[in-house]
Amino acid sequence: MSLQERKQRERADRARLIVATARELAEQQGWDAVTTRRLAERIEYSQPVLYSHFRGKREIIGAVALEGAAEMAVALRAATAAADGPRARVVALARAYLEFAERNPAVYDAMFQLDGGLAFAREDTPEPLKDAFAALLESLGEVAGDGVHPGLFTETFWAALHGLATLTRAGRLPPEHTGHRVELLVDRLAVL
Amino acid sequence: MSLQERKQRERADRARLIVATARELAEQQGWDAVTTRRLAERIEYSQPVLYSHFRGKREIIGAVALEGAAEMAVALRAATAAADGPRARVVALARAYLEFAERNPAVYDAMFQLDGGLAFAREDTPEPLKDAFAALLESLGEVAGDGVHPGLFTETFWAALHGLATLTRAGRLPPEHTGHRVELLVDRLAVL
DNA sequence: TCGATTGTCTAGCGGTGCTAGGATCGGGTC
DNA sequence: GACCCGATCCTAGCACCGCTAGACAATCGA
Repeated sequence: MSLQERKQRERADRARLIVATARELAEQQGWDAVTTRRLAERIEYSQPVLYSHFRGKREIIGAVALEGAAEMAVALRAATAAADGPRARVVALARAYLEFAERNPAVYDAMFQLDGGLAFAREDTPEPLKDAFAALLESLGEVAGDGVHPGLFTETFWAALHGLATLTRAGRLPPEHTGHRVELLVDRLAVL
Repeated sequence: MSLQERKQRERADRARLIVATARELAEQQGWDAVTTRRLAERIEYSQPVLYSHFRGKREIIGAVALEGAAEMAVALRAATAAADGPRARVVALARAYLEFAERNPAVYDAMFQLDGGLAFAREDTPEPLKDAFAALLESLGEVAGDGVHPGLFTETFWAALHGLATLTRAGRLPPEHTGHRVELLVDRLAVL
């Protein structure tokens, strides 16, 4: 059995290598540069090997998205844990979210801009995605205000952050006053 | 001279035909289906003709985006003009924005998601884009609140709407409670 | 009527995601 | 030790992409 286990382990290692390489390449040169040929060359296997692990490029993007969601959840919880009081927590959350988007643009795209074939906001949504939303909900639920559903408030706040993140990075919004926009968002949306 | 004028007019007509066809095809089957081959076939010319009008596919996307921006500005002003009072105006504006995004998803993508080679938030930004932002500013500036720069407030509000529009359409947000989210956004962000 | 200019097309380049089918290599069995 | 069989991997190729060089035809001015 040990032989089969070793082979399984090696296969899993190679799957992780593919995902890590795709992510690295995407962060370095953008997702357009992540072609199956280049990816295969970087992992030093031929193209068809990719398809023995993933159905296609979309599924590789999805795998990067899941990895990113798990990391984002950790980053958000770390940021809010270090903050005292509801307002400080929400500010820290918003800043951490935008910082994650800025520092990991390719991963952020995989999560929220590209088609990774993942289900969102449903029962069969993958756990890491649910958990990332839960991390938002933990800090935002407490400032939703009376009579406002915490989930709905979280969705709205998240959408606002997402809009800031994407429009800024796409050059649609000048980056200078991001801090002011975030403060405006927190002070107006959150009930403290 | 009349002959040259006729030729120029015919060229301009064909340019418009290309843009209109690209838009139509994108709305019908998505931007992925808008290939230069299919586009050329639909306008009943060969591919190189496209390149005598536009530098490439990106520039065609940009042309669709400009057309869309002009229409959006009209739609937003029409919606706000029919509303009485600041709150009703902002609600009407937000609804009109989201409705435009929902009814013209391909055009919306050309404007804000895809790369159309256009400059945003700069001096050399094309007039239709500036004007669409101005249409937002006209209704949002009056509810920015004391001490808050109208432009910055408009940017923030716009980002929130953009987040709602894109996340909802990409299936990241369930479409059921869009109305509630919009009201939450208006009631919290706008100073009435 | 002839040459030049303009307009358009055919054909092709290097790239893409993806896959069929053959080669190779290893372990298990006689 | 020889053989077979299954797993693993690669070569080669499909249809498509954006884009362009160069041939060809039509039209204009002289």
